[in-house]
Amino acid sequence: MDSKEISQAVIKRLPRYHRYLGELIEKGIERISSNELSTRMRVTASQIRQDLNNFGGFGQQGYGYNVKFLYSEMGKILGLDRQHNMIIIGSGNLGQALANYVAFEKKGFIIKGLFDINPRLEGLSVRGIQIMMIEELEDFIKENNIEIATLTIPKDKAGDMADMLVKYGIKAIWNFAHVDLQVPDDVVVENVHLSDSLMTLSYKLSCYEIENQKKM
Amino acid sequence: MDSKEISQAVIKRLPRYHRYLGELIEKGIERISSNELSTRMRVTASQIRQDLNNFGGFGQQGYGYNVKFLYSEMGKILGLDRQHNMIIIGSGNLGQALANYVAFEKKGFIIKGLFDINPRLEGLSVRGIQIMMIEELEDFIKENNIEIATLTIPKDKAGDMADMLVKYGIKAIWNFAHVDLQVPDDVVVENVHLSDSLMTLSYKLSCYEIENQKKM
DNA sequence: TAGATTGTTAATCGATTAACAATC
DNA sequence: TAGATTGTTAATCGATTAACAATC
Repeated sequence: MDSKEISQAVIKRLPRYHRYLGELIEKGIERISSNELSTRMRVTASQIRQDLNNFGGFGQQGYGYNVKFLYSEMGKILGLDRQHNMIIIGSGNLGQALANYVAFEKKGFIIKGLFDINPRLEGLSVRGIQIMMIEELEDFIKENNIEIATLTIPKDKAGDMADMLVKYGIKAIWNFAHVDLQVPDDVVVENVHLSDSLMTLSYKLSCYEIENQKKM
Repeated sequence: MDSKEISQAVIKRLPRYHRYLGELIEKGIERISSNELSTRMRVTASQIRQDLNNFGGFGQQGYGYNVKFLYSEMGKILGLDRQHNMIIIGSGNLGQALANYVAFEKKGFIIKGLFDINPRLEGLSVRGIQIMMIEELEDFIKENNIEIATLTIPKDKAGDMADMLVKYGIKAIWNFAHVDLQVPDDVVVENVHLSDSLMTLSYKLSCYEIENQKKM
């Protein structure tokens, strides 16, 4: 479990397993084989078994996997068995939209505060979460045991803000700004580059249009 | 260019190339070698050359790549050389946040309309874009030549909505709902699963914490 | 026990990196 | 021309799939 490095490809698949297992629980399904799950998820059974066995043997020969148990184990692997305190830097439309999204809270990601540089937003609150000024950031992080900072600010300010957050002890940055952040090795970054995603969609769309032109 | 399939891994890297090239233009840099670009982007020069050569020979031996030319070619590949008409289904916080985001417009993605089922939103508008009811959807798609539909609705409604959109002729779905959509082969889907992204971050964070515990 | 299905090793496939001839 | 750097082939590396012995 600790000797071999888990590949990025596997890591990216973990939340999807967790989601499907959650849906199985909702449907009242108690056990599942890798084969049955592979049909539902449209991946190979082999891949499922390989992926899971990176973390341990959760199944039982001749039986399959106990859905609730596997769900809970996957949750532990993903760190959902404990609370993560978050802040959102940038209280514009996107920042407020994320603050309003209660599904994160259910998974243990608690949004403790919103921050902005715009003084007109000071004192306002979103779903009971106060918008504060950047000056209060350092104290707030330390006093509230904040682990994760969400960056929903313009790209030209994201680099400096990331440096500041690292200095204040933040260990994880969920980055919505359209730049690649440079942070020390012990700080993790997960990017959500919406423009990139939209361009990828556009690329795929263009491919199909070219194909269709050929057929005509 | 049309015989070999482009791998998913390459496709996902294209927007990043485009972004870096745009930044080079802003900095006034006119030519760049794969080697210099590889240093900036922290990937291998070999990968850059391989990736680009999937689409054609954009460089020149002994010279490198002309930044403006390559940027423009990458834009064409990504379909940014023409306008894409979009709608947003689900005018809650996230839908409105996306509607307010002007960077998409600059890349040719024009948000033509917002939709919702909540009658209290009817007639409201975001950045001059009207919120309409689902009943108007079919006509609107056809009359406004809509290609892309953005789904920012709850997951339990996303499947049915995707079916409806396909029926109305939508060819691309940008899916923010936390489900995997089943669509015909000629419809492309790009998922933005925010919860998955956050869980991935949480996983990476947990890994580091376990490492640090070991050192103590 | 017999049947089912895992965990795991081996084989295959694909993606990345290295090397170098082509060429500007 | 000499130097630089691409485009492209070959080598390596890693990820996925297949196969099957272990075992419930």
